[in-house]
Amino acid sequence: MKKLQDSLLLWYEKHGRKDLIWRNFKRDGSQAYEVYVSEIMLQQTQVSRVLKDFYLPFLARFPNLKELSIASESDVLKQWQGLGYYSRVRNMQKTAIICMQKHGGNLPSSVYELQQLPGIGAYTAGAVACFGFGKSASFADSNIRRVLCRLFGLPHPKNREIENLAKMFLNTKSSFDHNQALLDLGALICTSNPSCILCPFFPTQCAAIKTNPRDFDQRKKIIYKELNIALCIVSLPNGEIGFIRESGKLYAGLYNLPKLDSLGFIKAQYLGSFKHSYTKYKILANVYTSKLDYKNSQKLASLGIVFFPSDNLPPIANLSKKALKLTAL
DNA sequence: TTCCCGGCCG
DNA sequence: CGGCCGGGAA
Repeated sequence: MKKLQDSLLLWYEKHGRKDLIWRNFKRDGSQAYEVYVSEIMLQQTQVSRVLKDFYLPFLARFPNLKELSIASESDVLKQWQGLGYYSRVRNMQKTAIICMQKHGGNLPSSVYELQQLPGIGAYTAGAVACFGFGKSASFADSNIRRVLCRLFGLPHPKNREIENLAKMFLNTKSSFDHNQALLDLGALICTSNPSCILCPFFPTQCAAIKTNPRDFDQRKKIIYKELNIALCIVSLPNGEIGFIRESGKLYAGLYNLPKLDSLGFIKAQYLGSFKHSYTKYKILANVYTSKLDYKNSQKLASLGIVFFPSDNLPPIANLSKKALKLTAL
């Protein structure tokens, strides 16, 4: 076990992504918020994308829990616009409010208390405790899970088994580097199509290499469904554009262009089409435009359409952003 | 162009 | 266990 841990740390020392911003904060809890923000963003999003447009701008606008807790929902969603899974940031604001009320304006440091907060599950609670507070916690996201499955030779483990494995394998003397190393190994080398030659456990220490690493911890296959939709860009004489606020779970709180068939029989002109996708849906979106007079706009307002000037738009889902881009071409 | 990737919640 | 998002790799 000790030998495996040492191999891992040695590899991380040479090849780990040690320059990532959130790996170089203080580990005494004083920058736990910055770590927390990174972990939430990284939950379903690639490192490169988080870094490119979102992480630092979000911290600049909401530098601490207090600022996040008092912001308007619209400001919060705008800062997250385009990143997807918008309930993540709505939960972050709920968490910020709870922390202001119950934890003296700070994130709690224990895994248990962290996990009570909205949007924080087993993985994120462990990661924030370890990476933000320097605690010796073990946890597993799907990268770590894949690494452990292969290393210890468990083809189809239950969550409980993986958690026990992570705990047993944890290097309590270097938990920060140990966990970051596992994350990097899973993201860079031990991928679904692994580069075993480059792995610190190759060729003798990894159980899976004796058979076939691809047989371990296979993802469930997603059945995609195709969906055709028709969006309509309705504009007023003054140039304002009509949107509808989403109230369901999909795009909750964001605005989208209205669907053409929700507008009744209005005159609309075909503009173009594009492809988009979310969850299991592959969407072909046809886009129409319609210029309204003020009388017609009253009717649309009664259907829940809200008009915004193009220089002061609400938070808009990428689906509708793509449609609006067609007008610029 | 198609396929793949991911943590939390109800 | 199915729903949630979008980009980028293949």
